[in-house]
Amino acid sequence: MLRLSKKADYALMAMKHLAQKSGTSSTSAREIAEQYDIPIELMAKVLQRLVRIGLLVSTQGTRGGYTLGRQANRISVVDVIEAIDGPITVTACSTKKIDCEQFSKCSIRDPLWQIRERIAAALGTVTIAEMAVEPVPSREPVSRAAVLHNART
Amino acid sequence: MLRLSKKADYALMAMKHLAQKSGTSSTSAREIAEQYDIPIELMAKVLQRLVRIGLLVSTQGTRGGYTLGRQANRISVVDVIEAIDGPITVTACSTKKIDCEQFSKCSIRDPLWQIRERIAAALGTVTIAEMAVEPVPSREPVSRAAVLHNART
DNA sequence: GTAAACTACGACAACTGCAGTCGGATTTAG
DNA sequence: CTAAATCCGACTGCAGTTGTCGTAGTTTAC
Repeated sequence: MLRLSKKADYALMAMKHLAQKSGTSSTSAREIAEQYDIPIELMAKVLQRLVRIGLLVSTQGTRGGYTLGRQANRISVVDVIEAIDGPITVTACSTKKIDCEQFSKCSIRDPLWQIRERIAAALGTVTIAEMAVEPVPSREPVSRAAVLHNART
Repeated sequence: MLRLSKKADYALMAMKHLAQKSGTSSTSAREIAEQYDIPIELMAKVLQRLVRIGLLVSTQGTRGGYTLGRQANRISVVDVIEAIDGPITVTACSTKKIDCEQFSKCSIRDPLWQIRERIAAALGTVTIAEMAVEPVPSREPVSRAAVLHNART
């Protein structure tokens, strides 16, 4: 396990997409959703949550859409994940130090808490900007990257 | 999210417990289960899986039970988690490099793969032995630790 | 040699949370 | 005013996890 939800996946895709389009006018939920085969209304819901947290800025109305709320290099992966899925918790009972009183016998809270910190730190050091950089096709032959190019101009 | 399953929790508790009791004769599933309020049969199932992987050794019969399969400092947290929940996968489609062909549009596989590696590395550096060390009450006042002491003699 | 205590295993029921859908309200450009 | 967007909450269906049960096999104690 240790898997993140699809919504979080979608959120990361959208953030990366918007990061690569920064500078352009805002992008609609529909446009992003269609490009990645995501149900439009689900994509919209995800984006709205990102707005509420402040990671995105929305403009309503006909030509509306979404834009990054701050610079891509100031948004970390953990920001996005926690915006969607809530704070990262390795165990069921951990958000607060005073978790399940019943499980005072738990005995592994402290070690797991440390682990949580390490994971959060790992996620915190990766920014959306880094994700948005096209991976220089150093190892892979160019073929795959070329196919994926969606330069629609 | 990014939460690990309860079975994995139980497994870690059991491993820690056994690590602290290493040297003693084997410990039964019932004994561990009762101490942590875990359903006995579920605990047994978890322990059996750990045996199959080789992290534990079992002895059958009346005075039977479980013992660590190797030294506690040679068992990492990631070993235990993967024994129970299978390989750590941050995304739904990631185990193989060739994941969902349909999602060739995914665009975040590579970044997430790197993140997965980091998480796995973080979990790999923590051993059961480290978890089993009683946390020296350096910061916390002794009170809490004292309460939790279950020296039943 | 029989009963008790334990591991071993698989199949099944119950529950929980996520994924996705629907309906409706609000805003804005043309 | 209409079309195209964002916004928001509530609802359903599905899937995976949790937990239970029954049964078989093994070792020890008496």
